[in-house]
Amino acid sequence: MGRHAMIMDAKTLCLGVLVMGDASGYEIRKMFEEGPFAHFQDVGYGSIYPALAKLLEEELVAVADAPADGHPEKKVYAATPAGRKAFRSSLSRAPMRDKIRSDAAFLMFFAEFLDPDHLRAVYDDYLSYYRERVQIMEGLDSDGVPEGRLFVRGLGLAFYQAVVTYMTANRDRLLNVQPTTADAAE
Amino acid sequence: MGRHAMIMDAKTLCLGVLVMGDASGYEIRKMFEEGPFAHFQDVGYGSIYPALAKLLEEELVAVADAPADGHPEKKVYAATPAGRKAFRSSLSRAPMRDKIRSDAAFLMFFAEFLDPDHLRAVYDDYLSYYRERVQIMEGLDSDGVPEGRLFVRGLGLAFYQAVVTYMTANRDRLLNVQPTTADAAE
DNA sequence: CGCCGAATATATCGGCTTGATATAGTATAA
DNA sequence: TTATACTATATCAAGCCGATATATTCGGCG
Repeated sequence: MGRHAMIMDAKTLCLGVLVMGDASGYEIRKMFEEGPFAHFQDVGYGSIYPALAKLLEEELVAVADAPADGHPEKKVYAATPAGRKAFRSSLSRAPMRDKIRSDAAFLMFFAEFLDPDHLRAVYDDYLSYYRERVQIMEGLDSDGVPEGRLFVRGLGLAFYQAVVTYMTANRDRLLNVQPTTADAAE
Repeated sequence: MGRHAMIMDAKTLCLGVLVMGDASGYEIRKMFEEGPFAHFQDVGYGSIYPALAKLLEEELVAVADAPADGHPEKKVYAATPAGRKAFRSSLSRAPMRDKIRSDAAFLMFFAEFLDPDHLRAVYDDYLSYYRERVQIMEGLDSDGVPEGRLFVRGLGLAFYQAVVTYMTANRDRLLNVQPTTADAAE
């Protein structure tokens, strides 16, 4: 069994999108910014364009210039049979552990060090962001969406809901902390 | 009010640890690997040692060689008053949005592309990892721990529990997907 | 009709992080 | 004694991230 972490690099993430359908670099970015991957992956243009160039070199994708309806010239990429095969084999390894980076949590960890107004502002912004996520996800349509994608979407929603529930229930616990009045040695 | 994302770089993360108490590079790493930050932040040696060197240069931290009980020579760092001030001002800005990177979710998203045995193995490993996290966190002692830290710990636990609950409830939904028998054009 | 801001679209770059690796002494236990 | 694990510092190539540059088109407003 394929032990040890598969590395989900930009190339693999782009291939994954292209296996589902042809797309341009810009459209790939949208998939990670607002699309189905937005909850658990991210790639920026700084990774996408070099990745597509490398994939092209290795003949795992092909390009076609699309003149089409207005807009600047658009390059539509498509996975080749070799690309699909490479993607499948990428998925056959064991995935890395999840990685969560929450600067807001780091900040709230040091609640006692913060100006109470700032803490409240951070808290309110954080909670309303997750509330919004929940609303958006609950409004999504499920018709014709494959089970794998629905499962992952549901997992994302469960996470967002858990954050909203916990944050709402424990608001006072956080916002009522007594700030340590500056540093003794200052 | 300090709009716009604070950048939680390695320097700030190290300073945060040192504000709570003196530590060596190795001990700082432990804080992010198994300690109180493990659920929502990560920094490796490759970031810590250069960060400490830069902080030393800027006189935000000070070093002292500790000979002590056996072991290789150990350098214990401490935050200076300027360092504490710099850390507080770092926290006064608005934090970046949370970033979640789940390669396992990406893999499960493509459930239909996977060998069912591999999918089950990934699922089982993923669930048991989170179950273990829950158990560890539920066993932690809360005596004398400041509210900010307890709040963040509880948030982490709520997240882990939500994952376990959802994964357990939706096991069949994921594992019963019909794999698309290879690619048509192969 | 002209103007502005938002969206579409590709691309690059410096700075930083990531994961792996090197080195080495000590403790533990088979 | 030998191997495994832990303590401890440090570096490096590869790759990623956020910001920025550039250019065209669409939609709305006065």
